[in-house]
Amino acid sequence: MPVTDEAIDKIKGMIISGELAPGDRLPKEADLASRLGLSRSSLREAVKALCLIRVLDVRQGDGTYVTSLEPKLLLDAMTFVVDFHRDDTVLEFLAVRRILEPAATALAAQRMTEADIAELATLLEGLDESPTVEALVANDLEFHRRIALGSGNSVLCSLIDSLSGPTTRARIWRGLTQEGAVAKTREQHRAIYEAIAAHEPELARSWATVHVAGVEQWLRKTLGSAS
Amino acid sequence: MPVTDEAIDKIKGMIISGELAPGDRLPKEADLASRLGLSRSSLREAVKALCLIRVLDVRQGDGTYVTSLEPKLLLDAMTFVVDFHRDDTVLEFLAVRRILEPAATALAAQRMTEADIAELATLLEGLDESPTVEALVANDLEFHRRIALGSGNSVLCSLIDSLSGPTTRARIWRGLTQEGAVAKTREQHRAIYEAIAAHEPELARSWATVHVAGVEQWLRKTLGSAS
DNA sequence: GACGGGAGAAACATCCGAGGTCTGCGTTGA
DNA sequence: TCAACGCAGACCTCGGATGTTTCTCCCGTC
Repeated sequence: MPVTDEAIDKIKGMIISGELAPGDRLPKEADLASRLGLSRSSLREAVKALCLIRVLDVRQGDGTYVTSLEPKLLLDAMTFVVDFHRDDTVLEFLAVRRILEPAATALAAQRMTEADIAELATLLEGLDESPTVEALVANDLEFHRRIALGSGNSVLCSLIDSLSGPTTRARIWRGLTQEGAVAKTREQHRAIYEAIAAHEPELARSWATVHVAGVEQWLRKTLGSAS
Repeated sequence: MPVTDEAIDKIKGMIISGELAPGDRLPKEADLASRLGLSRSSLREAVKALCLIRVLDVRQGDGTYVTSLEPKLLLDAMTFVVDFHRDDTVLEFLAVRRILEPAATALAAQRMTEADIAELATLLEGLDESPTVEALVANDLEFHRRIALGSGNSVLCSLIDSLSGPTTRARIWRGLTQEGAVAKTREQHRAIYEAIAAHEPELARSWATVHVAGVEQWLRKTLGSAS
């Protein structure tokens, strides 16, 4: 095994064992390198890799720190991974989202506070008459993120967030805009909101299922005709 | 932005744009470095990071290649991420698994072939009278993996597989400390199997829910009394 | 005494070049 | 025909030199 991979494992071990806690600063490059028995160059490769998955955070001129290691942070790195998938696997991701999102929405209908729900309403009404595609995407992302947050499970929230990469979502909205399906989608958002506001988990779950299934169906059709 | 991060983005872009397809070989380090306008050292850091998340695969003495980019491969990297989570977030992961696993089991009941089901039966009967804890855990993992595979969705399968990471330890504890839990778990496995064999999605879903919920409940109690 | 600027130290960022090791493949000899 | 040899190509590892950023402490001014 290359020394760099060994270093990755050792640093991982130091964190898992508790020797390095979230927020702690690592020894400086030179010291850690000699301690792990490799050169600074090789150590830097290990550190860089752990940075990409948000386990470490290097600040030039300061030092290298262990991140908070919160699920949100680590799962965010998954967005990077999802970006690599092409259209043929997007449907599989969407199918998973179709499982998770209704469950999260039902939980949100049980757990969201009145304040949360009010914010959700503000969000829904925060779009102009004829919004740009960018605004639609941003609003859509935020709407679903708030609901996922409302489930009270940060792992679930991050997962849902990552599963539909921003790129995919943008493409979908562009397509919906062209077909004039924007109004229908916004109606579904409103229906989901109202079910949550009424604290009706099963209704909320159903609307969420309908919503995601609609997107899935549309995407399947589009991909089918394209190929 | 550091040049290394730029390099990561550029390589990612080359892959997403299709300039580099799965299985393709990258230009050699020196060439790629000069093309991206940085030193070999910095480029190596970028490559190492992309290796960790299984996007690139370097073979010493040969070259650097783009992996197959299959969902399974990329999501496997998530296991690495999940390893960093402590017990306090295990319950959140388990809650997500409680959403995914029943859905996967229901799908499996619809889609698994007779051959798949026969293999599942073999697996169930493949344990001795008094198996070791290691054998139990391995058998359990494989049982659930087969079912997840049977859902026909590789993303779903990999996700469930990764989520089991942090709960693995919990399973071991359970087997060690609760003698009666072994028989109960095996009964539930058999019930899940029979529902799948009978192609009854809803029954399979319910048994899977019961199964995961049981683990969740037990873990919640244990963590509660430990703290 | 409080505030602000500047010097210096600490730490990471980047680059370079040299030597080592492994793999694939063509060559050679039996 | 086939197996062993050897070479070239590509990655692995190292150590040092130099640039950049950040933080801290000291000092002069108000």
